[in-house]
Amino acid sequence: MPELPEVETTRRALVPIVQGRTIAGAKVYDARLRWPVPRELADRLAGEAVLRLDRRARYLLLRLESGTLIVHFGMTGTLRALSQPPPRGPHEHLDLTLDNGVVLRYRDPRRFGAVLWTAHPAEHHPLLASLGPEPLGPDFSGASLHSAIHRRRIALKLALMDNRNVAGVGNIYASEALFRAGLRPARPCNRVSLAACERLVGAVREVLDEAIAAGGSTLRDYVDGTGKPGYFQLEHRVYGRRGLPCLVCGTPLKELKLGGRSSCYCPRCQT
DNA sequence: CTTTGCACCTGTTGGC
DNA sequence: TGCCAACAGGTGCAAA
Repeated sequence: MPELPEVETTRRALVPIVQGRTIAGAKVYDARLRWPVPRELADRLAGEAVLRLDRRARYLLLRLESGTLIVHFGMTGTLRALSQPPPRGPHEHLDLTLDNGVVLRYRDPRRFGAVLWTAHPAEHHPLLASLGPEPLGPDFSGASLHSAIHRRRIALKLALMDNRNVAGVGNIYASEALFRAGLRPARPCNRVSLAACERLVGAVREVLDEAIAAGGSTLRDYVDGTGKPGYFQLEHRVYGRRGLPCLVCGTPLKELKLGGRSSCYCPRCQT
């Protein structure tokens, strides 16, 4: 499901539900995610008050009194709040029950996601420690991006999707931002000017803001914390549109593979 | 250090 | 219509 807008949409939907609540219990039905879900998780969480629900890159951070529950959705994960929880369905691996009976249910068919526990500063966890700036935060700028990539030879799109350069931009939004900035996905980083980086940073921010406002992109199974789908897939200009006419100039969109991921672009608008 | 490609896993799709 | 290789929102890691 998730790039940054989908995780953020989930977070916003869940904040009013978990805020001020205490975790009554946890039940792990299948610990086989990307890394095994800690066996002692249920004991750890019971009785813990939820202090905050944050997001860093594509990680959801449930801040509790004695530590942080780190949740990642991989490709197909969702976390939904259920006030009348039905019997567990396929691929539903974990339940967190709040003190008012609401159940947060984690579902992940492909099991690329993760649910991990860490004692206090979650930012020091190995998975979070080397993340680059938040794309919607003040540390991401044309200058920061340019200095991070300008000596590299890899394709610009791969650099955009590298969480060390900017955190949380995946295949959809990298493709969309490159189109809006008029830059080809395969352009070598060392041929991207500071001015182009500034345009690209603006495009990344714009497309992420619009996607969050639209509730994220629902391609197959993404829903937010209350079960609602997103609608930003209707606004995609290049992602998944191979062969279709460019919405700006009408030229058929091309596709290439970068790092094993499909990348659609307009051969006329993007240079 | 940089870059490339694989691995993890299940469900869906496109092309024959 | 049916089958199956290819592909799908991510990312850590090994190898070159």
